[in-house]
Amino acid sequence: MLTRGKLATQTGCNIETIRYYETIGLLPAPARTASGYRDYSDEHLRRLNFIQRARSLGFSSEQTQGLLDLTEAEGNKTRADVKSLTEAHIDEISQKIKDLQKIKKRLRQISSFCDGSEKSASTCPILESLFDDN
Amino acid sequence: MLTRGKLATQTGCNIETIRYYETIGLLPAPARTASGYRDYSDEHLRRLNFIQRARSLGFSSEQTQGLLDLTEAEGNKTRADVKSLTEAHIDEISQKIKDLQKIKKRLRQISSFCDGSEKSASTCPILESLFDDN
DNA sequence: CTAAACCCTGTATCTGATACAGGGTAAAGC
DNA sequence: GCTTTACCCTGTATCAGATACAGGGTTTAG
Repeated sequence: MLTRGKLATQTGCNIETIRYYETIGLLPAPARTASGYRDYSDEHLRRLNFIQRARSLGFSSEQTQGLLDLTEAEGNKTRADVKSLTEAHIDEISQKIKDLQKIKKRLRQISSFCDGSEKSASTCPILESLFDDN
Repeated sequence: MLTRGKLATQTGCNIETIRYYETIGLLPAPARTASGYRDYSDEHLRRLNFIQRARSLGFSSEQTQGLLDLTEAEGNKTRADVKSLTEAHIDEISQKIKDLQKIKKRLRQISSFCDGSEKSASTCPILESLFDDN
């Protein structure tokens, strides 16, 4: 019996957010016990984990739904449709990875510059470069 | 003269959002013309670009502010402080990159499976794996 | 010198997410 | 069994982040 509370604990998701995802259709409505308690399946657990990851990576609910829809591809979509949709997502994700790597690179520079010294950080000249485009 | 509208156009940011970022302190208040128009600097432009990138990568306003603060390190922070803060951010970013790469890998599998065929996508068995953890 | 295009402020609205209130259910401790 | 505590239910309020709109001034193109 996987109740809403247990699902929340296992995924780290806020318990109210689970209900919210159900109302907006992101997480399918689970089975109910005789007394009306929600009873989730392992499928729900996996799906919610994915949703949380996607949201934390900056995908909107709608985009997340789009990614999930790839797994459910209704009969009216051809493989070619799914393929082009998928590749659009791949491009988007590649861009996110690039951006994150840029930021990471800058932060690494900051970190190594600040090595050891106890002097004020305000004298660190590399910090300014965080804004740059490459 | 870099007005709010021009800044919006150049960054792709919604014009109202710019004002919002000013009210929450994420984007510093710019200079004003005699008639009260905002006049932004290149610094604002760079900063807003960074903010947008950070937000699209799933960092909250607060986290984004934290990243920006690294560039402004007030005198009361030692280099050691900045260093540890920076490394925490690096870890977080590394995790985001890993997650994105997982999703990308799955999508690549989907894409290559769906190659060419005009059959219904619903028969694609790989899609299911999108939820898995590795 | 007028009209369109743009800026200002304040406030309302929307989405995504959480919190809370009022009431029923389950289960641990007597 | 019975009570107490922890949990679930629904509906609604709140909050953050962002966006839209209304009413009015400014700039600029014709």
